[in-house]
Amino acid sequence: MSTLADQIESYIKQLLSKNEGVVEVKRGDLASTFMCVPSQINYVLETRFTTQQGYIVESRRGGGGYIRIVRLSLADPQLVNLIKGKERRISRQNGEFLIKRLVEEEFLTKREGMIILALLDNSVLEAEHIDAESLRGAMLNTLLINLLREDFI
Amino acid sequence: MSTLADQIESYIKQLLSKNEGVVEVKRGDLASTFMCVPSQINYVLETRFTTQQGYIVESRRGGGGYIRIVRLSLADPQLVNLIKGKERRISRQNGEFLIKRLVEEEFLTKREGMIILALLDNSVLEAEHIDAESLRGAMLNTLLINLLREDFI
DNA sequence: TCAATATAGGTCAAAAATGGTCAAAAGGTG
DNA sequence: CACCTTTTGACCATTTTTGACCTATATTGA
Repeated sequence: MSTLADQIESYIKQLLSKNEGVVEVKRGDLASTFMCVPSQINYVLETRFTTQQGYIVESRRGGGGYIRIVRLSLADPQLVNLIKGKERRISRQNGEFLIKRLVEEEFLTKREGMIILALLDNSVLEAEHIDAESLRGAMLNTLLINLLREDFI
Repeated sequence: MSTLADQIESYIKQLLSKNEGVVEVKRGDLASTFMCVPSQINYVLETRFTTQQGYIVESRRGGGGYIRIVRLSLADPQLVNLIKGKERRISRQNGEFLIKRLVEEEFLTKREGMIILALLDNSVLEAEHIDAESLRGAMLNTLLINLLREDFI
């Protein structure tokens, strides 16, 4: 029950785990492995390995070309800023990306992630004349500050 | 006599029983099974699987799309009553009481409680032009309903 | 050296695969 | 008949898959 894109995504994430967060592949090889067109690989990278999701993708064309995918470490204090962007505002999708990532990195349990998403994702946030993105940004900001406190259990 | 809608309803409920309260189907497949138009499925979901009736329905479009129906667990009358009794609008203090209570009753861990409070107590909620109490009430409502999901880990 | 060729990866838009919405038509019921 | 529920279908939105065409880099051989 998962699309090809999902399979490729988890394959890459598996490789990342095995290789301390850095993976270098040939687009063509990967496409062959999954018996798909090469541009499918780009689709996966564009939808699942964006900066907002905490990854850096670099590549080179020509002979000896490659695609390198780097998972930013959460220890890298830049990550949260990267995901949040310079803005204080945060879209629903980016909020979701951030929480999912924190779960993947085991900063939050799956349950905690679900709880946070339930609170943030509320369509009520979208309703009325409130600036949902600012609110979400502020809430996540407070949450992160709290989570990072030494004494936060 | 039972309408087509009734038959689809009981079919889904049967699946839910067989699958511990979670079912994922393709709308098109289900429609084929019952030889009806796909929108008939939506009709059934809208009239028989609402939150009020104890279900959550999630879906995704596009390739690999699906409809997921999750049954809420009404097994715990204490939690159910808490939800029923909850006010629509919730003050900051009452929100705090509610969360503390849920922690004491062990519906939530202490950490989960702290996370929720960090999100709810945020002074941003009190910003102008926002009906903080309604927002808090709505957020808590969504949270509590999610706590009832049978697939809530 | 340098042009030709081979070997990569990139872009973009169309097609395919799903599900959603809404209103009209059809069917029941008091 | 008046009213409510169910059934249908035309049209819309989202996500994934595919392919034709484009660009960049390395290698080769005059």
